This record gives sequence, C-alpha cells and structure tokens, in this order.
Amino acid sequence: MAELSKATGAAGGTIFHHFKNKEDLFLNILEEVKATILSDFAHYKKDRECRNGLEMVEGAVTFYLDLTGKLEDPFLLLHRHFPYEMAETNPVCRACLESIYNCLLDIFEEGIRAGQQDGSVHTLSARNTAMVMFAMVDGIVRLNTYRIYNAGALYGSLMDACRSLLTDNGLDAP
Amino acid sequence: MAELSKATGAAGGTIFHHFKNKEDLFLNILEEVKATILSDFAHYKKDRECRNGLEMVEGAVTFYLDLTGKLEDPFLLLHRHFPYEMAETNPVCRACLESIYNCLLDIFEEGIRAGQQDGSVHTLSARNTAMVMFAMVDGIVRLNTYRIYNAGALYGSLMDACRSLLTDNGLDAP
DNA sequence: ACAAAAACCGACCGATCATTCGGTCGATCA
DNA sequence: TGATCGACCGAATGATCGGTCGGTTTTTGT
Repeated sequence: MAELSKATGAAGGTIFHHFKNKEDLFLNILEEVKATILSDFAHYKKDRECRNGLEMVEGAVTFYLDLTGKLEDPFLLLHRHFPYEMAETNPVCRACLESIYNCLLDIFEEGIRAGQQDGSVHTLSARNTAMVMFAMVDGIVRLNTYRIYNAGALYGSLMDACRSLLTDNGLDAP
Repeated sequence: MAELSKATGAAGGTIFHHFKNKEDLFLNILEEVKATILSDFAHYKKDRECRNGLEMVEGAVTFYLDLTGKLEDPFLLLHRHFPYEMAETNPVCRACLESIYNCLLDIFEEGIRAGQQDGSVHTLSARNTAMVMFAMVDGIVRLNTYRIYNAGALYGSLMDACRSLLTDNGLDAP
C-alpha cells in the first residue's frame, strides 16, 4: 500500500476512500486486466486476415506472444500464485480468471476448428489441443519472464513446435 | 513462522536457533527440494529401460508427471513467483533453481539426442526442443494445480502432442 | 556423576502492515 | 453568501510480522 501510495501520489487514506479494502482493490485491478485482454483480443480478431485454420493458429500464437510482451505487468500478475489462491474462495475472482483463460483458449481453439474443416490441421479434440498449445506457449513466456534461461531465443522453435502439433499424421486418433 | 511453529511443535525462537533468518530457512528448504528432485531423477535414470530415444522422452514425460504428483508441495513452491524474485539478487538461490531446471531439462534433452541418433526422433536443436517440451509439460501441470480447468484429463493429449513434436517431418529444418 | 554444550522455550521488541478517522479543501448549488 | 458535498490528507490504531534474549531443560563427553 505504501508503494502504491507513493506511485500514485495519493495519501494512504485516500486509497481506502475509493476501495473498500485491499481485496476490493485487487479485484478491480484484475477486472481491468481482464477488460484490457478481452479488448485487445477483439481488436485482433477484427482486423486479422488468414488463408486457413493453420494460419489462424499461428497468428494466435504470435498475438499471445505480442500481448505478453506489451502487457508485461498484467501477465506477471496472472503468473503469480495469489490470484488462483483467492479464486478458491472468491467466486468473483474465479469468474474473472475463467473469463481471461476462456478468451485466450478460444483464440487457439477457433483456429484449430477452422483448420480441421479446411484440412490444414489434423487433430481430433480441438479443445484439448488448444489447451496443450496454450500451456506450451504460456510455459515459454513464463520461462522468459523468470529469466532462468534466455527463453526469448525460443520463439522460433516454439512456432515450429506448434506447426508440427497441428500438422502431424493423426497421432491423436485412437 | 507461526504456522511453521505450530506444525513442527517447536517454539518460535527455536526455529531461529537452527536457521539464521527466514531467508536462510527458505534456502535450506529449496536445497532440500533440489536434493529430492535430483535423487529421484538418479533413481529413475538407473532402472529405466527403453528401446529407443523416443521411448526415453516419453518415459521422461511420464516421470515428470509422476514427480509433480508425488512432490506436490515442492512443485507448488517452484511455481510461485518468490523464488525467482529472490534469485535475482541471491546467487545461491539462483544456482539452486538452475540445478533443478538443468536436471529436469537434461532428462528431455538426453532422450531427444538419443532419438536423433537412432532415428526415432526428427528434430534439429535438441536443447531448444527440450525446453519447448518442458514448457508444455510444466504448463499443463500448472493448469492442473491451479484448477481453473480440469487439466488432469489432458495427460493423454499431452503425450500425443509430445510424440508429434518429436516425429514430425523436420519442420525445424531451415 | 557432573560440568559443558546444545537445544529449547516463550515473553518481548521494534518495524511494518492494513485500516480508520477527524478534519481540510475546493467545487456545486441554492 | 453560505451550506452541502465528495475528494483528499496524514496522524493514529491495533494486529501481525520477523527476530532477539535471558533463562531452563536435555544431551553429551569424561
């Protein structure tokens, strides 16, 4: 709170004039993060152009990488443990997190489904594949922010991995 | 500290008789986590049997999934933000984290390299592919522990994804 | 058996925490 | 002009935090 007070220039007590308590403050921040991500996604969705489903997924990966770069602090927040701990008891927090993840996952899933129809993607369960891909991309982003390795050099390999995930020989099939 | 005191049955002051301060205490815990993981890895490495590199990698994924299930608390710690924040100023902490991640990554890399030699794996950069695969597997584990989704049902799709990553048609090639 | 050492206790300390509250200030409207 | 309002301040609050310390108990070595 002291840091926030200094950063905003507002006195300590003023913050509690606008927010009930710390939890309420955090929830407002989280809602704003959600709004930003959903809005960025809407803009991206509107003016993207791609020839097939595979390109849509590739665009989604690039979009996510750009997004995490542009919104470094919000994603640092989403990579912390606290919000998920809070979500276990606070339904508002849980709903907010689910909205964010659903939005991010939908970008991948939509591309996969489109690719399945036009033949550019060979995979059975679109949702499952979307989650695995998201886990992969987000895992790289995390490796990058924690700077144990220079994972920034991995973006090329990451895109290659995504492509081979989607264009394999039907290993998902029973 | 109060929780720890209650859990161990030791009085507050007694803990500080054995550890210099909280940071020292945390570092000791982290070192023990490292020792446990490295030891578990050594045992796994000793009595595994696999016919080729691809099977080695698949075994590594299964090993990692088992490990995160068995050592739920230690991996919860590794999925928090704090250790990585501490690693930025504390070289001991950083070295400890690097040891853990190097160990985990090496399992994957070793299998990939073996597979490249026996022809069961088609990929160029073994280290990069190992990191991408690790990010994917660990990403799924994180999704699972945070319980936003029931990611436990994804282990099948995860293994499929790993296979198609390793047996693709050389998309990694220039 | 006994002394030295180590382990242990819990009251206590200062610092910091989130939060409260009495009061100031400038804008709005009668 | 004067009354009412919300925004704002910053000192004060009690709770909790990591850490200390004097004294007691247990273990160890001889």
